[in-house]
Amino acid sequence: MEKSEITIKDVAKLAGCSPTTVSRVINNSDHPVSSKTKALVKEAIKELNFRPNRIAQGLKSDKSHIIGVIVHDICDSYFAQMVKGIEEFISDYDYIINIYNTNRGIEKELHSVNMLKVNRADAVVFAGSTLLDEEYRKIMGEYVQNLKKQGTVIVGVTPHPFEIVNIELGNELAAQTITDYVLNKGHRKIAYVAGPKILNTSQQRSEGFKKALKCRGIEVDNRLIIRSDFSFEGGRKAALELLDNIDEVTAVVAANDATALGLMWELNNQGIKVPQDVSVVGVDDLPEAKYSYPPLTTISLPVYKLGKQIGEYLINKLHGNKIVDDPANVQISLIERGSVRDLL
Amino acid sequence: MEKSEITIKDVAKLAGCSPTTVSRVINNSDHPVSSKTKALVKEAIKELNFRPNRIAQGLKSDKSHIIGVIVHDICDSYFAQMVKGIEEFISDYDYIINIYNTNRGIEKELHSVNMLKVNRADAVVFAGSTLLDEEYRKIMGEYVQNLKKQGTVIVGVTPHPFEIVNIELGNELAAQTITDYVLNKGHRKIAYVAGPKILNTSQQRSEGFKKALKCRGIEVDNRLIIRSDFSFEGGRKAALELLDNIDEVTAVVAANDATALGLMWELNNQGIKVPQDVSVVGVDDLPEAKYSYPPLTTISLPVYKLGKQIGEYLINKLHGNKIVDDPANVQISLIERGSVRDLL
DNA sequence: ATAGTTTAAGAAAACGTTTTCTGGTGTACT
DNA sequence: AGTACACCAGAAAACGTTTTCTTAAACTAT
Repeated sequence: MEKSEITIKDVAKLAGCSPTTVSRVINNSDHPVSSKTKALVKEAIKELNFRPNRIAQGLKSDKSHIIGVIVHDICDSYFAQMVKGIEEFISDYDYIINIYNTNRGIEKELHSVNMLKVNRADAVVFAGSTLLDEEYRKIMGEYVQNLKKQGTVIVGVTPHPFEIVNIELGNELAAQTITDYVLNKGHRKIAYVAGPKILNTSQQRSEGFKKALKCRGIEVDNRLIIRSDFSFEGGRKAALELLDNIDEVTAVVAANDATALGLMWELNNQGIKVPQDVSVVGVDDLPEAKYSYPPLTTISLPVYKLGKQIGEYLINKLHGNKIVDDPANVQISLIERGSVRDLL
Repeated sequence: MEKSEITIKDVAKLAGCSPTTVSRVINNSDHPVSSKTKALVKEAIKELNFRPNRIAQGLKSDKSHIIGVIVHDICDSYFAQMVKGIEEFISDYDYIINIYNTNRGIEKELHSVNMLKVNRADAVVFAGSTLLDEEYRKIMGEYVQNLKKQGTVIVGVTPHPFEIVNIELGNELAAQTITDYVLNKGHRKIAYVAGPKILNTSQQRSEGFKKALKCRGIEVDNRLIIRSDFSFEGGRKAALELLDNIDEVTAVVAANDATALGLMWELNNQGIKVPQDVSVVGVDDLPEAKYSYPPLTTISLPVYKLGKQIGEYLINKLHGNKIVDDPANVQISLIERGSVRDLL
């Protein structure tokens, strides 16, 4: 009883025709099939509740209908939203999502790409990828070339050293914009809590912060730049480190919302009022951001929408549509809430 | 140049042996291969950087190495953590995770199961599933039977009407435990903010709340039960609804943390202090829960760990290990923070 | 009526593996 | 010397599809 799957042959037998014909009906190929047999076949398919075996189909076509998505951490709502967006779009076209949670581990990233190759993924999205390690770059670059040669469609969300279609999420612009906003409110002594050094995203945001200051001719005070790790806990620790210089600082720009939230929590815990004593902003617009005390002023990177766009792009490419625009860069927007004091 | 993938034949040619032998080396089959040829083959594999085509392998073995996970919303950290746990475990065994985001939509759930069948998933995890709809149950039941017949390993996290291995997450117990805790602090007039009617989880938690009261001989006051939807926004609305009766209530049990967080936010917004004026508790122990004001007292359902357990169970089953325990029910624990006032 | 075209259908090869079957060589035991 | 058996290796079939190639019948146009 183990092996009793219904195949195209069973359908053929029931419909009184050849497997060839059944296949033609299934894929409504341009090879003509009389409407009578077509009806018979459809009847038989329904009768037997037959579904073609994707694996067998894949072997012939060398297509798996798998779209791989590599993320740092699926629990991070940034990635979760993106994955959701992609999944919702591509599932309408009967593709399936295969996610890899790397925890920013280089080992795991390499393993993921390997798996994607072995499983003949039709497309791969590098939603989050650790790029600044030299050796990693080299190996990964080869792997990616390999995938490309195989015909895999590839998209990256943050800039990559390898040549793939890339979506600029506007990380630098985001940080610059939020910093500019703080400057516009009259703040001049501004601290910055950076993300981990190894991430590209992190570097870009740091750049954005510095750029904003430089545009105003304000020089960057390295004492006020704290290295952190994009996490809530990291934000708390950063707040403690900041305590020494807190009197001279009127605002803190955090590299992301998680950090900003941790920062605010600890400041509050230390009896320092936000925004009365010090203003705090972040970048990301996490779902939690609007529920903090005070609600966090931040930058929205609409990643869910971006996910949908990526999905659309992939489907177009995979269906062989010739005229396909690269996915548009997503528009960021400032979300003004209550964590910044107006000094003017 | 399109089709230039390296196959087992290329390896055979380079190693000077037959594809058969190469296959035997790859799968280190029990059929003996001389150590000399074995070495040659391994050499050739490395040389050509060959990886066997999973699709072709799958066709023979009728195994896809795909583990499907059906979730309501991947952005919900409950599901994200579970998926993460599963992924981390199974990826060590070269299985891949295929997620379906249903948004609690029946259509999408059915579609997901169909896709899982078509793609010959080796295992399916019903992490979240909409169960209380009659018609749905019937159709889904058939689909599930179908999958089982196909040899798919199936696990469900909340109770299902179909016969599958099931993990009891202790929803009822969780709600009962947290309610009991509140009672132990001397509270007697306790409101409850329930989840959506259609979800099993929701029903179970409501049961737990009522049970706790009944055990003390306290009768349930239906005016103090508010139907909500498991969301932060829902919690806010519930707070507003509660405003009329707020004076007679000393504590509110929310069916989940998201609701509790929303509740606290709005109460705070209305000038009602937690826990001084009213105590609030939730269930889930979301990452955010420890960062709210005040930090939320809640019940931890260790879903990440559960994910790992599920992964382990699946791997055991898929590897054909005979003596496999059903995945153990996960132990809940009370997380005591600062959102409950001690009335004694 | 004949050649050409359209319509329809199936047989067989192919996709890249694994597995079964067959066979050949050497070693050990009567 | 002959039989048994372990060891090693390859040819060929199989998995469930799609695609190419072939054939046949039925029209159409001369």
